[in-house]
Amino acid sequence: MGQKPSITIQDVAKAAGVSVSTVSRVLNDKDDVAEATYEKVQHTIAEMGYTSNLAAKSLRSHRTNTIGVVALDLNDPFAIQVLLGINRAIRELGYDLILYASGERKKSTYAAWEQRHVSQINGSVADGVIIVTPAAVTFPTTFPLVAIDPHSGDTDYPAVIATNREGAQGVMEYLIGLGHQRIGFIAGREHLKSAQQRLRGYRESLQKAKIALYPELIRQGDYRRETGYRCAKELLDLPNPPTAIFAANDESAIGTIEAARDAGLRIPDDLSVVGFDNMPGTTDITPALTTVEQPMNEMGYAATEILINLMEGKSLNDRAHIMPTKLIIRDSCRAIT
Amino acid sequence: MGQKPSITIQDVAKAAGVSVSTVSRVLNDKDDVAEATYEKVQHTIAEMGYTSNLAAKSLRSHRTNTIGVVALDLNDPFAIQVLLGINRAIRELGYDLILYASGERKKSTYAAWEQRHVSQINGSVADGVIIVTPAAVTFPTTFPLVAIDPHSGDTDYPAVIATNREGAQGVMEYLIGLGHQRIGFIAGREHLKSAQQRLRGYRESLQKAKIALYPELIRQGDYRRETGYRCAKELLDLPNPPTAIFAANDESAIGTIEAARDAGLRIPDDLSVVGFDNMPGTTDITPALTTVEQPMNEMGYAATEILINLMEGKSLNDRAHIMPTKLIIRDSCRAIT
DNA sequence: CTGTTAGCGCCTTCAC
DNA sequence: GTGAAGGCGCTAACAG
Repeated sequence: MGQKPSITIQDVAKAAGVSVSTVSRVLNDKDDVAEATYEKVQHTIAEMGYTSNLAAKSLRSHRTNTIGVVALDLNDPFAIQVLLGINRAIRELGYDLILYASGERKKSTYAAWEQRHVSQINGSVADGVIIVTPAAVTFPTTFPLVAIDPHSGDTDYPAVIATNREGAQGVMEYLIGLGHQRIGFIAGREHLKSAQQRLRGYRESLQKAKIALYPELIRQGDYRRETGYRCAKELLDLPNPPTAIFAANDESAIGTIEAARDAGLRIPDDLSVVGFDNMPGTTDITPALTTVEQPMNEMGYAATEILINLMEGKSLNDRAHIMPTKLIIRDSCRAIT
Repeated sequence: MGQKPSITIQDVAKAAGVSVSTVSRVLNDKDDVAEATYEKVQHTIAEMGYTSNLAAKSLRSHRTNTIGVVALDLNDPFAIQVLLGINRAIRELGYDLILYASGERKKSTYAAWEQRHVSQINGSVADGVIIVTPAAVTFPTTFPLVAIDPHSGDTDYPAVIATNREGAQGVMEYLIGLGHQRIGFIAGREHLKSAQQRLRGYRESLQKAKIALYPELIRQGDYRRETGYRCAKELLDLPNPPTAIFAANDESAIGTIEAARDAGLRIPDDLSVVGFDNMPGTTDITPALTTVEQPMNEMGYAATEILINLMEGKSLNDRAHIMPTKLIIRDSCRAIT
């Protein structure tokens, strides 16, 4: 690491002929600095191209003005969308954003990785963290933390989540209204509350419509496209395949469409498909995907707001912040004739 | 910020009945620690749920084992793809990733924002940084830095870039071979080398084919979809509109397709469209987009490798790392009859 | 093998 | 209004 030592506050002080404390004062916009000194220091700072050392600063001041985000897998479009919402929020609210990713490969160590990073970030380079679709149930930190699309179970952090169950029910009513009786379901990441609630919506709607639930029509996916493909294939290979497939998210739905295509089926003529999330791009695919809109961007935004409130010591009304979903009907479904 | 003070290395030391240096040793896996002490310390660490303070650590050790990425606008799919490549690299090479984004709104301050963050990150929370499509020409840092898709002009940092000119030429030869003579061009972000090289390829191919270059057929875009839409609209409103439009990237091409559709034109029957980048999703749109593949993921990977070499003090062979492009012919073009 | 001693760069009382 | 001194949590010599 043979870099030239970067220039410090000391160098600036010397060059400006003042003490480090004075430089620090102008750096932090303290009021009790003489106009003239302020100008002079400001000038030398610019001249020398000085920027303060983030590490030293936060070590001392215990405040960084940046919020952390930990997202295990950036490969996930959901995470990306949420990130864009967070990005929008910090911009408006005057914070910086620091994202940690490391893409642990082994599923078994996901939770440990998350925990390590959350506590590492907190109190050092960020004042609080947002964690996207966490694998861990609990986090060893005394700092503000909010989850987006949380883990199921008895978590101890506030969370932002959509009305997944209701969204799924909307889909099922629509499909059933179209005359479908054999409806396949590709479930999402097993331990996420969202996935469980969507499955629950599927089940309850079936029951409500007095349609028998066939376990073989439910496949365990994980929100990823490849898995969606595999699950759909299994479903379509069934002796008595479904006439419609409800995939727990758009990625899985796209995998489903690919599988159907590879099996020589036309959509929606031979098979109806519904997704969940309303990812950008789902309009562009052929046929345009019927799906459930989940306000991912807004979820990121809301989480940021909540986190900032927490950081400022305010307490929140509810542990869970619920965001609405909405059925978006496009061209991937068709009535049974 | 009324958090409980987080537990420090001192607390651990006291609890384990050793000195802080010993704790530090086991933390950093130094070899000269007695088996028994190691165990004991490790145990109390786990028990107390201690994690080291990142800021303090890097302040002292001048080494963070993480690489920084600054990307101004996460809204850019190119940046996202690159990020995925970087993510893959750090995973394999054993580094962590820290992304800075802040989405400055005013174009005029882009460069300043980038510069501020680059120098703030470097030497404090990261050992080097990758900057994606920089707006700044120069950076005030003595730390390793590499750019992806750099700014044009006399930059002083190493860069990873694709064969943009050749890629554009490939498109033009294809289009001309199809019989097109009036070919519109929607240019990319003005100051990026990539944009300039693509434009250059467009020009040179025209010249080589002895086709006159009409300035009104060239529009200044900026790689964004909305701008692509607007430019395409202008092109199509021309008294003598082009029969084909070559957009400098896929986003612009999608904007173009939307504009054509809104103008009641069918693609490829009434208008041929070509993009650049081969973004995921361009297969799914209708018609599937003919485009140029740019190995974005690999570019991110390569930049990471280069950066790590730099961090380890190795010198590189070339300032520019060139990545190949490849024409991908799909369904958005048609021969003139 | 382990403890003691210096700081890393910065901010913050406290004097002047 | 400004400087001097102490310490944030940690690592890296240096002794023992």
